[in-house]
Amino acid sequence: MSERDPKTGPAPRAPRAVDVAAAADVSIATVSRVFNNPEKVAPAIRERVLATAKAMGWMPHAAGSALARRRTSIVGAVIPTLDNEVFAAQVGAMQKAFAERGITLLLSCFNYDQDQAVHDVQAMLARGVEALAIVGEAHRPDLFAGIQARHIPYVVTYSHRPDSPHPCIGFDNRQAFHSIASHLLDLGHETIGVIIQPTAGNDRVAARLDGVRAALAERGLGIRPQHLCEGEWSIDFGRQSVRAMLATDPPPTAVICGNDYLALGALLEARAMGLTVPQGLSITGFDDIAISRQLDPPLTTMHVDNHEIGRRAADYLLACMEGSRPAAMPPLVPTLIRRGTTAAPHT
Amino acid sequence: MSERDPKTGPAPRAPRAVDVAAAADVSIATVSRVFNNPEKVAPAIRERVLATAKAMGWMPHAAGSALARRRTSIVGAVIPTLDNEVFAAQVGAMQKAFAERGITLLLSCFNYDQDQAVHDVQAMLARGVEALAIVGEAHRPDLFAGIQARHIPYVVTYSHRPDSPHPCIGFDNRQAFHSIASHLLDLGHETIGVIIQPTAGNDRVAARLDGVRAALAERGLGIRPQHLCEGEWSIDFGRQSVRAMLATDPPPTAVICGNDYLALGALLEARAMGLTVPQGLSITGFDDIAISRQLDPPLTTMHVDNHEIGRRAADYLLACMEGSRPAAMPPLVPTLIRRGTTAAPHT
DNA sequence: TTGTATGCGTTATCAG
DNA sequence: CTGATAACGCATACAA
Repeated sequence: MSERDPKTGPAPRAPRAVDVAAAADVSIATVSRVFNNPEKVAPAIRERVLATAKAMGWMPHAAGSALARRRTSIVGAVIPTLDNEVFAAQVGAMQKAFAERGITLLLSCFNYDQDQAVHDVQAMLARGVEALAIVGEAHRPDLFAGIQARHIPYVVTYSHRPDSPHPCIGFDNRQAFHSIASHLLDLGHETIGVIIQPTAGNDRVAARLDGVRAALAERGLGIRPQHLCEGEWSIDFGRQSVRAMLATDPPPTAVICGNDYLALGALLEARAMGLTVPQGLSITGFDDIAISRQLDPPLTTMHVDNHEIGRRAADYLLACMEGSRPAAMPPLVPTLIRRGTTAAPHT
Repeated sequence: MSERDPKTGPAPRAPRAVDVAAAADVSIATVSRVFNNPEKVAPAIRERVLATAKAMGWMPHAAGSALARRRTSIVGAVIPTLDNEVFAAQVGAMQKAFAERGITLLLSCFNYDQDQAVHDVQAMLARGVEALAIVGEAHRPDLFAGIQARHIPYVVTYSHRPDSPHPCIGFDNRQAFHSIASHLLDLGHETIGVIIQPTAGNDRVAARLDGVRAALAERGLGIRPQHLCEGEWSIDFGRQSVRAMLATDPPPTAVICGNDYLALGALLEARAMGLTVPQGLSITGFDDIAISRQLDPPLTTMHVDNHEIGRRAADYLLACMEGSRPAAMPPLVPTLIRRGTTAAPHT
């Protein structure tokens, strides 16, 4: 038989506006109006169209709609990875804020690879994104050039250098780590170690290290090379770094970590080595992830509201999309949470 | 002046294929071919078109392309939340797998709200997604009905009931928790508590609880009502639940937790109350998140490869999209990681 | 190998 | 308030 079984037959063409129009005995224009300018169509007809559309399972197809409307209602988010809860939270908040306004979020993870980031942005532009949120500003210049050429609003998140050429929403990483270092210096520490994520191609991390260096320099101090460990952000790297540092002479009396995972590793290893924290070693983190307050002792760290960053980024872009030219947003200010892992050095 | 400043003028219309065609002195069809069937156009012309396209910053616009091609190259992922690293990892892996084949991922978080999930899926269908990955199968029937009506391939993740009507990629939650409970029973525990996420509208969690009940029933045991705490998955809920349970008489000698966060809270609180783990109380988790192995003592839990789930889901959908009808995939099998928080009950 | 012409599904303009 | 019709940007069958 050349005829297909009507039950399992080929996917019947999806219904189109014409089909609904025919079934409801109106013109295609009216169908469109019912979904876009309901108030412009007589209530009786409106209900009829709505009913038949529902019965046929029809909704305006986004591709056709985008073409005619010349708006895609899509925005893109470009982040390093979802494996870091910091970025996951930001994306989650953005997705929510956008969804409430009927706009859809396209996601892309460039995995800390600058070429990948450029590629991702290109793909998003081809998709017709109306706005773009991008983590960090350490990207290839053609990435931003491509965006600007299209006159699309964008925002850089997690960076907030005072003199950045980009609209950005985040905090001043340098300032934040300057604060952390100052906290330790105020407690009397003079030999301070740093365990930090890779700085290459990561402006945020580079700024953090710079902030520490600046704070130390102000008091005539510096980071000894053997007290600076740079590597992947993982609990294990935190552990091995602290072990290496404590084997030096003199060992640091405090360790500043680039994030809470590293600090967690440092704390666990220090205790495993028989040190008491904070008496034997002070430790600081950054991000204030969920477990940090539950540790023993609870971790001194800085709290960042990642959902807030996502919300603000979304609001900023939404405003731009509606034509307004929102003023530069003030930086968020991470707050230092002094908990149990910092104290004056044991002398 | 009515003329605009050429520098800051209105966004110049984005270039279209016709513009490139004119500039390269070829037809619009050739431009299209250069990007879709490069081998069908003479090398010299191909290069010329490519060059002018690049110079003009032109790429085929996805909306027009989708309309003509009748393919959007978009798939959707519908998850409860990105705040759970389990789902974040899954999405990250999916996004990567899809991006490698040039298809774009649309993300939506329904936040454990069934109505929201239905709404999200509708929106994705309107966007013309060619496939859909959905976490869990405890959804309103019209959610699946809507998908099936469009003959779109889909897959349910994190569930794997043997008799599910849906294609699914995940593990058997019931079986997994049956294993955990059996592990404790084998150690000699008879009074076992359970701290678990809300079961309402969450088939995966309900299956977990069911698995525990079944294992206990096989040995003529049951869960005492006062030893069952159901609530949000958080470290704090784990803490307060364990505290409440240990105040009962007789107290449980072991606690099964619905995930590692709950177990982490249970462990911290038990120790804070002066109990030694596992001698005074055995504790199990689920997921094997990063910190679990670092705890003191390290947590006995079950390991699930969330990236693998994402990859498999993507591969399955990709295969469907290419027309093949892949065989049902075997369930993943979470492995029990026996670490330091389980032992025979102290008698 | 290249060009012409048509269709994809919707919205918006403009008459009626 | 409603209907006819021209975009919208691209891909492809078909003709050259």
